[in-house]
Amino acid sequence: MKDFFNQFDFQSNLLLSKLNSFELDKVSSVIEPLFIKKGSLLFYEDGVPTGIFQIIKGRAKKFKRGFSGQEQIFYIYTNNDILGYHALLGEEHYQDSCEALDDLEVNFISKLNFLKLLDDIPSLKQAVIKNISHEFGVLANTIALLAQKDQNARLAISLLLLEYKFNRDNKQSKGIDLTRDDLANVIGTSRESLGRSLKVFKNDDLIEIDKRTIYIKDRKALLDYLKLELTV
Amino acid sequence: MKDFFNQFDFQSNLLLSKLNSFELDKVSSVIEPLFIKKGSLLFYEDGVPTGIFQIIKGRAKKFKRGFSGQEQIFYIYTNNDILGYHALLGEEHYQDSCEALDDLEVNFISKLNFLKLLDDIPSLKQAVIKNISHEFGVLANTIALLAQKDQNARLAISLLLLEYKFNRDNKQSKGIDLTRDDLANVIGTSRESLGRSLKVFKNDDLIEIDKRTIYIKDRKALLDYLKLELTV
DNA sequence: ATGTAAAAATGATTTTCGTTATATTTGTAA
DNA sequence: TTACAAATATAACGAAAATCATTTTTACAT
Repeated sequence: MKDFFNQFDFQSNLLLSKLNSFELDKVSSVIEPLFIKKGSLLFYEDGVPTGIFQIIKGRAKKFKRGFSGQEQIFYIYTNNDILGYHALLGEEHYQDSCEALDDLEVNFISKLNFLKLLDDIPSLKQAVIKNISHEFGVLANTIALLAQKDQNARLAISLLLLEYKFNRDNKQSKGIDLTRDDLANVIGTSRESLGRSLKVFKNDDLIEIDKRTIYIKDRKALLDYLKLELTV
Repeated sequence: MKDFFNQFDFQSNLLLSKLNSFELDKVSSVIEPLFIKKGSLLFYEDGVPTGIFQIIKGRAKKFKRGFSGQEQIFYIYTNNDILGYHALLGEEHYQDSCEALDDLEVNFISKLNFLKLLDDIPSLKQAVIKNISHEFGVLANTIALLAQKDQNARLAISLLLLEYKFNRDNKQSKGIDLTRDDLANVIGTSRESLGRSLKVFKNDDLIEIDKRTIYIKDRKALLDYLKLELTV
């Protein structure tokens, strides 16, 4: 099950986990704590990279504007995730935008400091490159999910995945609290159609909805939503 | 227009283009020419990386097996494209599979030799990392395309894109020659539905089909298929 | 050239999904 | 608390796409 989740998880929260205490000190010394208001952008498409972020508390959505200007969310970052290193390593402009879904508490490391860290700590540089490679696979899996599965299956997986990510630190799940627009843009459907799928899940007693927060009641059944289409 | 294509093009054919002749000699010295039969795999998911390939002649599809085991093609490589470096840099197993669509003529560089090249030619290493970052953006665009556009629009873009890639070297287009299965797996639909969309395009005189090869007759109209949905 | 298997095209039917319209609930400020 | 705007839910309809069944075309070996 965890393996399954990892296919859709950037796992950038683990990037620093293999550093020794000496190396961690080096990292700590260049960290600038920052607060970012809900709704504001950490970075935006075509912008010039400024540095990287580690989210201490809160969530952020990564998205690209598609053809009709509609936003396509292709990842949601949560506590401890690190982001923004692609553009730095690639010496490119940002390929996508990132917006705070909550008031964020982040650790920022400026471009200059981060590039120095990479030079000073080869194992970190290697870990970052390795992670980009892993993230590439995650996007490929996402493409397969969107291209091959119907709306209900996409929603089922996404709910499982989001709950997993949103509640890593918590003993007990606090549910999935996203606007319907955001959730629709994750699974690639319209707000109204999303509503219909949610209703089906609710009637089948797979989920429970309080205000807009979604609580999963039957993990197994949601997973079956996926497998049903395997066997039939 | 070219800018538009580049959003969906890995551009790995340009990786060596900025090297000087001295550096190119270094690369040439470790190249092993290879022939790969149509239908056989250059590499496969979870396999151990052996080296990188530059396609001299022919095409290859990169895909992942989705949930029902169905293959999802997320890229098609053509002449001059370089592939296989993600897994080497990341020191990971392959994230995806790659299969020859034609009898291939390739230049192979073994893992060891390639890693040495990267050490010897820092600008090459930088170019490769930069390209991976670019490819990341291409996949994000692909996700937006699949999630937001209907079948006809996806087919229209894909046809334009494939023709562009398949005929880079040719003065005159030789059309798009793919099995219907492969084409359906590119745009994320069923063989039958793909057939129906092709028929619509044919009736509207946007394309011409001879045997299974598709020739584009009206580029502008295909592109409009995309824009129509922008303005309406 | 001929037979055969694979690939492609076509048609009919059902399911899924987008769209439009309207009602209800929720959050927030007065 | 009330009033209002924003977000969400619901229903009904039509369009798009999946699936199943069948025919036609193409590729290939003999």
